[in-house]
Amino acid sequence: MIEQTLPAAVSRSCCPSLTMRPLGQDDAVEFARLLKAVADPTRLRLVSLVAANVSNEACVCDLTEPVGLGQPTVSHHLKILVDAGVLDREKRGVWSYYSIKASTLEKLAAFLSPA
Amino acid sequence: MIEQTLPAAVSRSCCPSLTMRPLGQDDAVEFARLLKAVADPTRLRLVSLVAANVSNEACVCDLTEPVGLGQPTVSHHLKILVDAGVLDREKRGVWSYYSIKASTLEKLAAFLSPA
DNA sequence: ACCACGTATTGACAAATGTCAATGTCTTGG
DNA sequence: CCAAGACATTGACATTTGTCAATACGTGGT
Repeated sequence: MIEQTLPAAVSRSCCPSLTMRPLGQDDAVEFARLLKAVADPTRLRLVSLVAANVSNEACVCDLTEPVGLGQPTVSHHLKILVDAGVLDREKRGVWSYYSIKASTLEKLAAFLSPA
Repeated sequence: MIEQTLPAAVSRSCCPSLTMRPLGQDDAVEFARLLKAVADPTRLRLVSLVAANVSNEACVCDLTEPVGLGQPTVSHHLKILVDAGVLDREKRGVWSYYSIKASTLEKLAAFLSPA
């Protein structure tokens, strides 16, 4: 049986779009989680600060002062961003270096783009 | 005095980008509000349902059943989307017709796009 | 004028969220 | 091995958020 129908979830999950395709419940939940991770002024500034740094990475100590929040709070926000796939974390020695995960932002931008 | 320097706020607010430019506090707050409006599974599905309808508009009565929530709750979500500029509302008779405001989604997608 | 119906608003409440203080974990230097 | 430093985790608390029930508002038909 070579002609096998694909599971419905596969075709539904293919390049989901907010306005160009009917959005399934699963995709809605997934993208809502991703959007929630970015839907905070502090986290937006953290992402921007990471992107603005030379070599496109930053440690927590670089970020605490610019956003004016305590270290635990900044770590908490960074964890949310890493869990959502917006940032990558790499531990080198004592420091944790955070960098932008461009593919996730691309996915998000493509999802929202109405064109 | 023809050569007039533009207010700093103007140049900072020009085509803000999450990863390509340092993000000011005001832009961070503004985009966080916009993202919050979309960062909910129900509201994502509402936007998708509106976009999927013929003539690209829908009234509340079209939306309550698909999302499985009460009419006041759906109205509440739609208000949030309208306030954020994601949807437009047009009252015709007894019905309120909601439609996609593409320019806002474009702005969001451009803001998030890392390219 | 009244009634029916579609929508919006209000009030209430449980759940989630953002922040901090305190503490825990792990790596490096001496 | 110990101390210091960088980061993560936990617990607590006020604020915000998503939902519903009840009610108010506005329009069209009879």
